[in-house]
Amino acid sequence: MRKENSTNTLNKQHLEKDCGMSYTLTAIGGRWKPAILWRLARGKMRYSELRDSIANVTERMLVLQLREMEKDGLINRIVYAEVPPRVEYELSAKGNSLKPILESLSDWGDKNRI
Amino acid sequence: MRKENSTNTLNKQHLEKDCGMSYTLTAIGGRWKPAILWRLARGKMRYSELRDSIANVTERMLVLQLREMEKDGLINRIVYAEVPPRVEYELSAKGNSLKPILESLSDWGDKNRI
DNA sequence: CAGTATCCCATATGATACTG
DNA sequence: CAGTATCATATGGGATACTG
Repeated sequence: MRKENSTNTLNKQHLEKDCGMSYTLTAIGGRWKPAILWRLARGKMRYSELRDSIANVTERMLVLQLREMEKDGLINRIVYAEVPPRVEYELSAKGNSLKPILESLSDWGDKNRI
Repeated sequence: MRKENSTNTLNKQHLEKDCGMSYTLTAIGGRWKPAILWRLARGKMRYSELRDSIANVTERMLVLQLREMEKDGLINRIVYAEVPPRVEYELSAKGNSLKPILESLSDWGDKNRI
């Protein structure tokens, strides 16, 4: 099934009609999204803090995944008009509503990985 | 970050050490795994029933995703020694323990998709 | 500091045909 | 019926260099 537009951002056309599971998994399931969400669930962070705390992530991928989650409304990007520039990321209200799910995903993983 | 082996089956090396979230998401996050899990959560199904109920899936992808979930211990594959052949798939105990999570993923998706 | 821009490759997925 | 095999393509992701 081909995607109808060029981005990975979510819209109705991407979804199987039978359930919202795929929607949620696409929203949080990118290569670096769990690492990002896990950190932001603990509080607001600067771009450089995210980059430095996530091992092996490239700036390219970090920005791509942040932009997708911003478009999907999971996180807020806050730009301060300062020199040098400062950008902070935080969970939005929508993102915050995911926290119990992130917890249960983490718990299940911790219990069931070999 | 390159994978150390050729399959997508889970092992310790695939995991970020900071959380089990990635483990769970890899286990259930394949292209067709949500559709499969959603159906098996409602009960045992034959291969052909899965194939016919999941729109647009190819046999190749269906089998690949089933095999991965079988390797990861989420589902059982039951082969009956009959002619014509009959194969049924069902959630394992481990797979069943995911059901509350699948539910919450689905609920969140239904509420938050546009 | 917080990003972009290119280039490149591995992997995931798809199309189609065939089979025990 | 329940798959395999083969080939082709799309996409995700990495390396590296550059910039407002």
